[in-house]
Amino acid sequence: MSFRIASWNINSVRARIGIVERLLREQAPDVLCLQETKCEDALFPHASFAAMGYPHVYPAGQRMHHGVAIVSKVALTPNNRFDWQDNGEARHVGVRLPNGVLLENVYVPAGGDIPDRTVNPKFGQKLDFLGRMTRWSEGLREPSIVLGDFNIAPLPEDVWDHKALLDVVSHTPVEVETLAALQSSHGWADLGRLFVPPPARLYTWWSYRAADWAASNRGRRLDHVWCSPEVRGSARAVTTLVAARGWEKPSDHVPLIADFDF
DNA sequence: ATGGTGGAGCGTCCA
Repeated sequence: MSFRIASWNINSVRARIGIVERLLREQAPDVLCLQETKCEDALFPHASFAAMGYPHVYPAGQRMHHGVAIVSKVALTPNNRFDWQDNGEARHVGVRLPNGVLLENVYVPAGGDIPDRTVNPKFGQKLDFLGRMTRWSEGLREPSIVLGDFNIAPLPEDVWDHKALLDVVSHTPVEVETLAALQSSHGWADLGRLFVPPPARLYTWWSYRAADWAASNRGRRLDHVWCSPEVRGSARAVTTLVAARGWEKPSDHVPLIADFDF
């Protein structure tokens, strides 16, 4: 058996329902985890997903900003909605898969522009979010997958220019250290890098502000799929669907697709 | 040099 889980920061699920349908048609994941849905739950386009064979929707949205959702071919068990931001923002939804594995869909805050919590509270919130995730992770006792937009590119090979981005939020040493503490708190396996180890470059995001994203290729690996030690042996492949950055009216993130043998 | 783009929804905020 093969179980396919996709993760995608969609930057408005309503504005981009067309390319969501394209992903479902072409990649046929069993489960799709979305971030930045940008709509409250009552406005989530359930009918579009049902028509594509995904009638099971577990949204955690809010008006205008942020928002996550899990959609699925088969029924899942709602499990939790953590507020790791501690301010009510919709940035997490968790379910239990049919095989019992927990799936946690996370949208880590971007953190603003200035990497200093004394002048930019959003940067502190980002680090504190990861701190709360770490305390959750330390107490976790069940096989789990945690994935989504982590808004941090941890490795030098996860950005187009390591030195140029050391002071840029998403690649600063304190963010990388904080993410490493989260990863080591439960022995999380970084599946993206399990299948595409350094020194290969690997990106999941390209800014809208480039004249030609493909030509300049100034990408960052902000999206991640991690699994707990019990699940690692079931992982078969992880794909970053780079071509989706060139689809019509694209998201600035591309889908991550993980295949498991369960 | 402090840009550049995009979505939500009508001010700017968020990314």
